Amino acid sequence: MSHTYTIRDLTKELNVTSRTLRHYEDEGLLAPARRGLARIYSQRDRARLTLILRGRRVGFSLAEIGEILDLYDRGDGAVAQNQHSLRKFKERIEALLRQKQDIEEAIAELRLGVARLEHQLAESHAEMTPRPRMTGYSVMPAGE
Amino acid sequence: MSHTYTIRDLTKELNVTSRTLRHYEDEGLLAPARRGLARIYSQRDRARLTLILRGRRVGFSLAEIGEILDLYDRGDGAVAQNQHSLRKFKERIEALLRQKQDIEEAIAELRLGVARLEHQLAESHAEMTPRPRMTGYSVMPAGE
DNA sequence: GTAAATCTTGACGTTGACGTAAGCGGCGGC
DNA sequence: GCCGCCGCTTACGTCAACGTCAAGATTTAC
Repeated sequence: MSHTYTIRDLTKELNVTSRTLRHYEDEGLLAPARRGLARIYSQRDRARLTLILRGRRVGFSLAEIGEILDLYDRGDGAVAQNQHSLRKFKERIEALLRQKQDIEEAIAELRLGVARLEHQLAESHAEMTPRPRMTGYSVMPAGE
Repeated sequence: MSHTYTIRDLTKELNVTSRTLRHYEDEGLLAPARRGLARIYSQRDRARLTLILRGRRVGFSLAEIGEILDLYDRGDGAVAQNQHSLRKFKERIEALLRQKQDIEEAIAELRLGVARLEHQLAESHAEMTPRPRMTGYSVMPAGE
């Protein structure tokens, strides 16, 4: 059974360049089989790749992603080693929760900008009624 | 009134280097006043800086952050210009929502890793009872 | 009033994550 | 049998976001 993929399959499906895949291989994040020289990616390789790409999207460096992948791979180490891994995992989770908080705040801030702009557009649309303009509608603490 | 800050004040409070602040100035993201040669940061500068740093934490490039700051600054442009800004804002929000989704998925994935490790640790702690080991507990689709 | 600390402006260096170009190997189609 | 397309390796290039001197101006401490 066990479906495999060529390098081109993955680049098309996951929207990355072949150079990127080779780079991940150079960095030890992937290790596809070979048929002659050509790379053959397994289901597992593909799964790792999706993890890598998501890791990248959430801001991890390739080195950090490599560490995390190692943590998954090596669940059979000594107890001390696993406790270390556990701590690492939890640190990562904490960092991501903080980052999620940052994102929520950034979204709130941007929505303020949207509200402000929509307000101004509505106002300039009612151009027939020159009432006092609502200006100085700034998100910044009133400067200086 | 209007409190101001020296460059050192801000570096200490926000945990960045002075080089970073000068770099942001070079890139047009900040424009502090001067007293002689020394930079004097206003409340507004500080507010912009916190926005920059949060933008950075959520993965925006300095160029993108610059654009966003411009969007805030220039709410007084022509209607067409503002509609463009509005679209930009909304695009940013969409991107952040996707990113938040990514983060939530990454957190879920990492928690799987944690659960797996805790399971193994509990098992290895019960070392007096050599029952069949729960192995092959992988997050990856069973490879090859 | 002088030394030490802090500020300034260049300007080159570094790191991470690839891009890109050069040159060779294999193979399916006609 | 050769053309064009992938794929491979090697290796230098690039871009963003600062780091890191160097060399001088100025402010602060005593």
